[in-house]
This record gives sequence, C-alpha cells and structure tokens, in this order.
Amino acid sequence: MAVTDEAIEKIKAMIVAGELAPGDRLPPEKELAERLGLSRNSMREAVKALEVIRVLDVRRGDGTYVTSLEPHLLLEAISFVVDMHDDDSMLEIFVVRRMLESQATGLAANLATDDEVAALVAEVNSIDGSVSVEELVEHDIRFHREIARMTGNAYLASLIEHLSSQTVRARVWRGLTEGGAVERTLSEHRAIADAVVQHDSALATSLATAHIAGVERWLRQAASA
Amino acid sequence: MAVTDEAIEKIKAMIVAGELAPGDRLPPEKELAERLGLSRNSMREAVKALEVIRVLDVRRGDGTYVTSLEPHLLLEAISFVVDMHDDDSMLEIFVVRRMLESQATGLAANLATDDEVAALVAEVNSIDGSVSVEELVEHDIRFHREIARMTGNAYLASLIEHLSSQTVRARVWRGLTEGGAVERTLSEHRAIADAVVQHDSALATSLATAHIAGVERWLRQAASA
DNA sequence: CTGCCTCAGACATCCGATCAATGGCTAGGA
DNA sequence: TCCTAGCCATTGATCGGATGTCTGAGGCAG
Repeated sequence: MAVTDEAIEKIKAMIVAGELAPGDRLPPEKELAERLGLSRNSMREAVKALEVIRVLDVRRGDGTYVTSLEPHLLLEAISFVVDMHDDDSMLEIFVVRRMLESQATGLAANLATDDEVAALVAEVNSIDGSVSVEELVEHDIRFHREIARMTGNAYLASLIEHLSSQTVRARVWRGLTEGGAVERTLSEHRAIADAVVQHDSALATSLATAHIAGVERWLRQAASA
Repeated sequence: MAVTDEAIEKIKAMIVAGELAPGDRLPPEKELAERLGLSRNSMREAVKALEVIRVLDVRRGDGTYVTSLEPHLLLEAISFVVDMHDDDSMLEIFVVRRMLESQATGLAANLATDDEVAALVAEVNSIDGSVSVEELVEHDIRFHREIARMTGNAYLASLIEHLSSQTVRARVWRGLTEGGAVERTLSEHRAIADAVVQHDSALATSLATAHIAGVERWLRQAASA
C-alpha cells in the first residue's frame, strides 16, 4: 500500500478510535507529516482526499480540523457520484429513490408537527407553472427536503436529497417543461402535501411512490428515445 | 477556490462531458498538470482525491485511467463514511437499510431465477451456529449480497451492501454471539430464503423487515446500556 | 476607555526539481 | 516461435523555498 493510503487509514483510524473528535484540530502539516512518517507533500495528498469526502476541513492560514462528521456533510460525496452516471444508472438510482422517498413520505405523514405542515403547505402554494426552470428546480429540492427532514432521520434525509443531485434534477425538469408536464407534477406535490396534512401515512406513501414512478417513466422513455 | 479543487472539477467535467470515457487513459502527470495550469504536486492531490472515491485508477509505471465507473466501485466510499459514525447515526442507518433491504428482498422474490434460488439455499445450508464470528460475518455478507443482486439493480445492491459495512457487521455480530441470538438470526435467514424460494414477495418483504428490525432493536438497547 | 490599524508569527498553498520504483515494450538470442 | 534482458516512459515520494492568509497582540488616535 502506498504511503498516502496508509496515511489516510491512520487518520481515519484516529477518528474512529475517538482520538480525534469532530471539531478537533490536527497538528500542523509539518508535524503531522513527521508523526505519520512521510513527507508533507504526500501527507497533503491524504488530507486532500479526506477533504473532498468532507471528513477534514482545511482552513488556510489557520489549521486543519475534523468536520462535524454529520451525515449531510459526509453524504455530499454521493452527489458527486450520481452526477457522474449515465442514463441507465440513473434509472437504477430512481428505483432506489422511489423506495426511500415513498417510505420517508409515509413516515413524515406520521411524525409531522404543525409547524412543519404549515411550512410544507406554504412551499407548495408559493409556486405555479409559470416560473423558470431554475425556480422549479429550487422548489422541487425544497419540497422533497422538507418532507425528508420530517422523518427526523438525518441520514435518510441526506441520502434522499443527494440521490437526486442538482444537475440531474435540472435535466429532468427541463425535459418536463418541454413535455408540458409541469402542472401535473406540481399537482402531485399538492396531493402529497395534502396527505401529509391529514397525517394519512398510507396515502402519502402511495402518492410519493406514484410521483417518483411518474418521473421515472418519463426518464425511461426519454432515455430510449 | 483552490487550484486543486478546480482541477478536480475540470477532470470531473471531462468525464461527465464524455470527453473521458471509462477505461480511457489520462495524459501523463506532467502534461496533465500543464493542461490544467498547475504544478504536478497540486495535480497529484486532485488525482489522489479522485482515486480514493474510485473515479480514477492510477497504475504506477503505467498511467492513470478512468475506472469503469460502475456503481459498486463508486459507492465503496460509503463504507468509509458508515465506518466513521457513532452509535446514534448507526441507528439512523439501520432505518434506511431496513427500508431498502425489505423492498429489495420482495423484489428478489419476484425476480429470482432457479440458479439464484439454488445458490441462496446452498448458502443458508452451509452454516450453523457453531462457527466463528468471522465466518458468521462472511456468511451474513454473502446472504444479503446474493439477495440484493437478485434485484438486478446494481446501484441498489451496492448501496445495501456498503450501508452495513464490514466493521459494523463485525461489531453487531460480536454482540449477537454474546447475547446468544445467533441461532435465531440464522433461522430468520432460513425463513427469508424460503419465502424467496416460494417467490412469495409480500412474505419476503415482511420477513426482511422483521429481520433488520430485530438487529436494530438489539442495537438500540445496546446503545442505551 | 474604545475602536481601528499595523505588524509578527503560525500556517496552509503552491511550485519546481530530484531521485526511486515500477510496468510495458522491444531488440536480440536460443 | 518463445523467452529474457534492458531501456524508457510514467508514477511515487521527498525536499526546500516563495507566497498568501488568518489570528492575536500591541500601539495609536479619537
């Protein structure tokens, strides 16, 4: 194994062992390099790798710190992965998303507080079919994020959010506006919100399944066209 | 943004744009560094970062290549993330795993071929409660992997597999052997396998849900103890 | 006393150069 | 034809140094 990979493992081990806690500061580059037994440059490669997957946070002129290690940070890397996939993989991803999001929506219907319900309704009412694609994408992200957050499961919420990354959403919505399906999609959002308001878990689950499956079907025929 | 991050984005963009296809070879480090407008050292940091998330494959003395970009490769990074979490996050992860694995098992019951069914039965019959923890972990991994693979969804299968990484599994199983719950867990495996053999999707889904939830409950009380 | 400025020190950032290790390829011989 | 030795391209690792940036201490003006 290369020295850099060893260094990555060692730093990871220090975190897993609790030797380095979230927010802790690592020794200066020079010292850390000595401690791990390699050159500064090689150690920097290791630190950089841990930085892109959001395990470390390097602040220039200050020092290197362990991030909060919260799910939403660590799962950011998934967006990167999702972006890189072609249409075939995208369909597989949508199946996963449908599995997660349908159940998450059902869970949200059970757990939603009054405040959360009000926020969701406000979000749905804030939009109609006349806005730009960018605004639709933003709305879509907020809508699904709010539902996912209601589950109280940060890991689940992050996974759902990053599973349909920004660029994928943009592509899909652009297609939907061309196909004239915007209004139907928005009305599905409204129906899901209604089910959550009524705390009707079974209905919310089914509507969410149908909602994702609809987009999925559109993507499937777009991919084959 | 740091030059390294720019380089990462540029390389990613080249891949997304199709300019670099899976299996393609990148220019030599020196040339690539010039092309991206930075030093070889900094470029190596970027390449290293892309290597740990399995986007690039660097072969010493040969060259740097784009990997196959298959889901199982790209999702390996998740194991890394999962390993790093504490017990609280672990519970959230188990909820996600339950959502995915239950539905995947139902799907598998529908789609399983005769060969796959035979392999699953063989796996279940190959083990009893008298073997070591390591062997139990290996069996557990193989059992759940085979079911996940039957869905034909590589992304789903990889996600499930990495969501309960090696080290997490080991920890849980060690606890289970102490608690004397091995035989019960194995019998649950047998029941799930039976449902798949019968192509009884609904039963398979429920059994898988119960199976994961059982481990989940054990983990919950272990965490609070 | 308060607010602002400057300056020094600590630290990360980036670079260019150098040598080691490795893999692939090819020429030459059996 | 097959095998091997050796060359060359390429990555692996390190060093030393110049530079940008942040933080905090201390001084100065209001």
